[in-house]
Amino acid sequence: MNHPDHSGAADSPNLLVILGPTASGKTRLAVAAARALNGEIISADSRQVFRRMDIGTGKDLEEYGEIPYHLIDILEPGEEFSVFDFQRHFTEAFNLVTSRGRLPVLAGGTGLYLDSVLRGYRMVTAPENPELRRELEELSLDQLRERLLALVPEQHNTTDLLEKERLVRAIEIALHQEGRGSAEVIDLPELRPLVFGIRIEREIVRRRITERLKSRLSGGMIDEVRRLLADGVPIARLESYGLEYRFVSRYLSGEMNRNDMFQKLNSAIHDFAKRQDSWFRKMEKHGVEIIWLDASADPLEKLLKEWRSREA
RNA sequence: GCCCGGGUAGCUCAGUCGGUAGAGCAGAGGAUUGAAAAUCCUCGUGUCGGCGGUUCGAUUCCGUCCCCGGGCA
Repeated sequence: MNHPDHSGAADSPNLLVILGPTASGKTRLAVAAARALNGEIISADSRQVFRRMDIGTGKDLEEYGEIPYHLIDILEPGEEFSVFDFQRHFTEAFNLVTSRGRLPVLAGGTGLYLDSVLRGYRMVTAPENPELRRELEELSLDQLRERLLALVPEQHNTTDLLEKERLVRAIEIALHQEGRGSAEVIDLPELRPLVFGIRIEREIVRRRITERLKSRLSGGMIDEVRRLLADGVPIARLESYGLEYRFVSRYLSGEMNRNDMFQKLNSAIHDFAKRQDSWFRKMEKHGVEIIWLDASADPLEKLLKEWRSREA
């Protein structure tokens, strides 16, 4: 087999992206595509970065076989990770894979992460500033809001204004950005992405989510959460990982019974799938071209055909 | 067969002392730039079981029929 070298070629794509809602078969498709195109997978999933969070995040590591993957199992549960870290890690992985003459395959369902790379968010490094934090500690929510809005008049992150911790961090970043030039912006590689989205009927996703949840619950997911708690991951942290980790830990703490946990978690995942679709539509509205593949009609075949037609 | 309950939104039910109705859940859409599977916002017309009657007006009162519970024979 004669594998093409993906590092060069002036205008053929240098990044294959596969996105889709949860339970749409992203991993399977990404692995098959990577195998066919001499690729390595870079995950865009905000929770699969954590070790020992396997069942709840649906890592399915056994599906990868010999295909190398990146950005999975890189942190301990409870460690900090954000879009900023994602961009950095993505850039590193992209450069590494490319330098090996292989094709980076970005696959995942975290809309913010995908968007940050595909639309090139400019993110500045901003270390913690203990002095500033001490000062801000004294202020009320309203005062913090006022302070942030003065720094960033067209507040981009509308979800940052409700919590003290987020407000403080946002002010820290804004001040830091003000102080320095653009020298510390993450240097995203030059991307020529070809983006595929898996399209699947909502009702079918819902059914698949429910089935999958049942088998995860009986397949050790509850023990997985129990172990994380026993390892000292704070319950507030599990709460922030959402869905499986949130609802199962509430169940374990006696806050809800098993049936409520199942029902509520199930619909929360259904809702999540919907929000993922919102992200993808938004990306399209903002100019990201997505080629949609019908999940039930051999998506790999169409993907490869499209890919090869654009290779120089 | 008789006696009691019920029959209202996809589901569970509330309500209208007669002026055509509203919650929860489910569902849909949106926002989203340092925790993002997080966080936040918006969206409720349905022969009120069928048919008659009373009434200016019935989902509401009356009659009758049908269906679902439960009880008695």
